[in-house]
Amino acid sequence: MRISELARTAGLSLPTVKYYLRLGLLPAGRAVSATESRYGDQHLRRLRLIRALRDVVGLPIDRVAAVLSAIDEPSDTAYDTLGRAVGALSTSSPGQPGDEGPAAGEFPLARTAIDALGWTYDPEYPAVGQLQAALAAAADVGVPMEPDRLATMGEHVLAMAEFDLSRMPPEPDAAIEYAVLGTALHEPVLLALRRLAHQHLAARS
Amino acid sequence: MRISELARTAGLSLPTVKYYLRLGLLPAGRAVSATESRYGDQHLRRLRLIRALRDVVGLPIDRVAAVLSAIDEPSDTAYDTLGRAVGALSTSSPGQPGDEGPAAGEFPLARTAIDALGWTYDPEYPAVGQLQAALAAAADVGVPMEPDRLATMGEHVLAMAEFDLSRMPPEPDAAIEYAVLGTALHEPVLLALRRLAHQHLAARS
DNA sequence: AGTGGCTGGATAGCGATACTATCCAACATA
DNA sequence: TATGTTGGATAGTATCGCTATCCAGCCACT
Repeated sequence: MRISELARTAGLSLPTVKYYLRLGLLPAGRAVSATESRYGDQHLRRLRLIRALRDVVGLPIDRVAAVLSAIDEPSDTAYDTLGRAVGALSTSSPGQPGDEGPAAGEFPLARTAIDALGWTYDPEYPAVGQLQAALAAAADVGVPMEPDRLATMGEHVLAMAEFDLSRMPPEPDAAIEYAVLGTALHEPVLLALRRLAHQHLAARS
Repeated sequence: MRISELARTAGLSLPTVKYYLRLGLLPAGRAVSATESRYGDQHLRRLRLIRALRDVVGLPIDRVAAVLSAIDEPSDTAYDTLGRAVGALSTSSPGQPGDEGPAAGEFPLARTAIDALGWTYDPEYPAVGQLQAALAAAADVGVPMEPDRLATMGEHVLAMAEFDLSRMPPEPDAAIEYAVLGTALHEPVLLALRRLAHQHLAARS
């Protein structure tokens, strides 16, 4: 498959595919001469992944690149790889001018919430910062997360997470990719379902 | 409160506040002379809301404007207002060149999923399109939503939605705002909790 | 009455993001 | 040999979300 066919099949313009190649999001094809390379199914899948992360999950290109490189080059430990990859998904950390915050203990709302749920509090994890920001914003604007609402949400989220974990493939490499893609691509599903559930309940009342 | 104090209190630059005024996101202050207006708490709250919708929920400015105007100018029926406001939150519908799709029956995956859950299928509702896109993307990329995963998610999401509904204020006006803000601002909380739950479970295994 | 600073209003510019367009010489294919 | 595509490079474009500048009016203070 030549590059123009790849682009056409993926529904992208040829310059766009070249752009992704240039950025390293898409690995180069198998060079067949100085002016021709061949691309395969893996490239097509890669393009679909890129577009899904961009269009459906809403990640900016550089975040997509970080996710892909985390998947491609596993770290020493699986835990570390996963942290790196999921960290790259963080949607809300442009960060203050300073640095990415090793300013631990700066997440009082998140800490309180996590303690109330009896979960593990680790300020290094980006989701803690996200939780803090989300809780603060909700409270600021007049729709705070009351303890019982938080408890309800926590209970159901934990149940869903247990399901996810039970489905994780046993092989470490596959598990990483599964975890990252599942984290990212099931989020829009979850949000859409929540809105539909609201709609469903509102309509029948 | 003058505009410069408003900007300082809200943590925004003065040109930014002027920009929001210009776009109509922030209502004009009470004019006190040709060159001075006064702003109150409502303006401060509005600015916080704008920033929360932008920074935490991640909406582009024009979507923020649509949400605010839906809240500000209720339609004839509350149902309609709510639909308009929540529709404005849709994160993934730049739409094809054609039009916004009255192409009903175009959401097979969503339809199957909603039928399996026994919920109400209404293709007019934007969340249906989102669900379709999300399911298609997940399947495309190799992490499909299997029926039992969908059933699990649906069950828990429905339980959370029931809690939300039980907490809705009785007065119609307040209910609209509550519903819109709750929909928007609790989403980031939900996502952060999901990631934390994964983290919590992964850490203890 | 004079001076400095802030105001509403308008317009222009800027930096980042995500492409898109153009050009080129080296080939491939017919 | 004619036509077309390729990899590679560079420059241009559109949009977004501000940001900067300018202006004349006006207020508060001296």
